[in-house]
Amino acid sequence: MKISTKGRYALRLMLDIAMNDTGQPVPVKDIAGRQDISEKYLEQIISMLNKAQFVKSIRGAQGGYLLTRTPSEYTVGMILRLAEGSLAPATCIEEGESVCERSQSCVSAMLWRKVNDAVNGVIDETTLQDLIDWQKSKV
Amino acid sequence: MKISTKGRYALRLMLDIAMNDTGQPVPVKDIAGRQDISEKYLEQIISMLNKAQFVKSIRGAQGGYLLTRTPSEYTVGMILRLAEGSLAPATCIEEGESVCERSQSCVSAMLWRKVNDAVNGVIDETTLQDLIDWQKSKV
DNA sequence: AGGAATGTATAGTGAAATGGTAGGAATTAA
DNA sequence: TTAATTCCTACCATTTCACTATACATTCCT
Repeated sequence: MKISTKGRYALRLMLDIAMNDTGQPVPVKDIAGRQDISEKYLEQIISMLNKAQFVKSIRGAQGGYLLTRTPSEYTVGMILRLAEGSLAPATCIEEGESVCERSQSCVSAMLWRKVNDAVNGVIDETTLQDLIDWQKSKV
Repeated sequence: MKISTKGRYALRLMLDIAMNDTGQPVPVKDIAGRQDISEKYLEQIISMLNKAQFVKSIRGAQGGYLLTRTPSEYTVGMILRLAEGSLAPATCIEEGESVCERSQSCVSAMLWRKVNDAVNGVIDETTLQDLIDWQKSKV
């Protein structure tokens, strides 16, 4: 039931860019330094966020990345699902999946749906801006 | 974020024994047949449940397994945690783990705690008996 | 007594996912 | 032109997953 580093790093990455936004592009190197994550690995993760247009890139010297939207427009769920794929606890309740023919009457599936709803309730209601606010109220 | 077959099978197994309880021990073979799961793999899983005394075994011919308690005394959380270990979405919020020194002020950790609470809210409040009741009201 | 039906224990295995590293080409500001 | 940066692809070691296999121990039934 773990969220992998890919998802967790993607979230920290987005949060880092959001909190270090000065209008100038934020280079991966800086993020890697602050977050203590391998630069090369972060490159792969941010390239995914770039392709999904969650960030935009500025190439060349003095380049880096910027968010494409305001922090309140990203839910945590959007970011995690992009990095991790579906977060459903079992494949049988995933959209489009109907491998299990007894899915409708299956009480296990009922349980997984409840778990899924509970998780979504948190991650789809929490935005990057919320994380920023939490952070600020902590210091 | 998936729950592995080990956890899912453990749950189906317990539910199967509970629903096929006639007072006589239920053999693994029967469960494997009904649930369409490899007998050998189920053996490994049930042996874990046996060691934890969630079931008791009767050896030899006419042997099998029986629950040690009534279905309402098992929460889904107990079973899943035994099979899967911790269900926390990140290791940094697990009991006893404090690898991450900034854990207290870390907003990611705050988020993982909320997700964790949401999941626990479901699995620790649902018992085997609830699953049986759901099943019965479905047919 | 003997054999079939069961549980017990441990080791092996192929495929996939995880969590990275490495190298270098392309682009651009200074 | 050079240094800083993104972009792209390949590679790799380790772990986890989901079983399979093998051998053995125990007990019931006839």
